[in-house]
Amino acid sequence: MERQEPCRKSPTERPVVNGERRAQESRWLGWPEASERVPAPRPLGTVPEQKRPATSAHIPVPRQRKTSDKAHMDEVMAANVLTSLSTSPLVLSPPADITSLDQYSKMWSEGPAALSSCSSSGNWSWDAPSDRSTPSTPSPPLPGDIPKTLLPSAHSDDSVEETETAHFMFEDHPVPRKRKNSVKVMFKCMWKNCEKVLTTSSGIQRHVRTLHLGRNGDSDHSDGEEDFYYTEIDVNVDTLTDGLSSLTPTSPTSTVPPPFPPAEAPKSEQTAVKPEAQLITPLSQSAPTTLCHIRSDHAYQATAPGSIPDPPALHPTGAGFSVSWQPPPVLFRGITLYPPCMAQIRAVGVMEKRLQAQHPTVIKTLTAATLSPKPATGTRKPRGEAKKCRKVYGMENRDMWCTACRWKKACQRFID
DNA sequence: CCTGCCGGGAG
DNA sequence: CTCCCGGCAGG
Ligand SMILES: [Zn+2]
Repeated sequence: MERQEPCRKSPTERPVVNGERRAQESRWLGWPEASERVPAPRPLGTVPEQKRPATSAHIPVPRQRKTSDKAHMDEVMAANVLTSLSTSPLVLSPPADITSLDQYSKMWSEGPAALSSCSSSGNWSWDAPSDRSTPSTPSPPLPGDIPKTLLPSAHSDDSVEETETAHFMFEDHPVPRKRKNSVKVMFKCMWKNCEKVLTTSSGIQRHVRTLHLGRNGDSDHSDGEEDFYYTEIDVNVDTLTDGLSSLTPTSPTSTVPPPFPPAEAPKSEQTAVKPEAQLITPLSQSAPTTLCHIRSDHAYQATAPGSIPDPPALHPTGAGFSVSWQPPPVLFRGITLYPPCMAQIRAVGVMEKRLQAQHPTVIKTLTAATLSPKPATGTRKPRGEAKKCRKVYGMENRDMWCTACRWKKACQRFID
């Protein structure tokens, strides 16, 4: 936990930097040109475990354990994966292709955050201090069978059934399957305003495929994308009450997976994330969404926002999944936020600035009312309030600071 | 202690 | 220019 060490003494020498690791990062921040940064291999006396992510090399692609026997299978799967990825506008772990959000390169680590922020599937439950062992993982959901690879124990083989195994990933879906004699498994379409409920997965798949995805019906070939638009529900034969309950696993907010235009517009992924029927809070909703398109801070900063924390790389101890990182909460505008919310923080910051540019008064008042009731306190240097990048992101995320902050100049992101 | 950042300096 | 840091003022 201690990275601050007084082991820097030679200005001309290789700046050992106060133990702050900082090294190869910056790349993931999507720096346009400054690609030659990446100082030499710093001695680095302290590498507090979870420091830098190993960066780069991490592809946002399903980590397939490769324990399978048939290499061929893998190929097929891979192909399948790629296909569905490129086809599907799902923001879930986009194939490192984004333009302005290059920082997505590190998706794997910020996966959950990214998911909750940019994809409108709002699974904000992640921010909650709650510690439920969420399956959250940037790994892109895949058509039917893939899950087998991802599933913890993976039932050796259930290919006998239809592909509805797909729901693996969603919170708690043990895939009941008529165990209770009074419960019947149904499949409900989750498309925006569609409430279709069918009894078979194939049925619902066809429904989704034809009515929502605009694909040609007949071909029983499902590319798996449908799986994201329907869910299983246990219909209690006696009371037939729930349905909804099973749709809203954890958060009372959003339920719909990924809303977006049908088959069309394959490219403008998050560029087209329309607010639509999201029930998320104004902040969480607007922030990340906007964040996705907003460009740069300004002045010093030339980097595009859109990335989030990036806590520590793979925890040395943790398994392969990035579920655990529980960085220290940050204080923003007097509110305690938990890491995944950094997107919000940043977004808010950016937005504030934009606002300030257009409606100085508005934000002025807003800010004033919120945190700085009195601008002048008698002394010369008002000592700007409002936490700056350093405080907000913390030393370990120094690369997320605005450039000014990194240079120990007046922060350009969180102005007072 | 810690934070924000001015002023100065290196490449 | 870009990038960094000493060091100081204000908490
Ligand atoms: Zn800043």
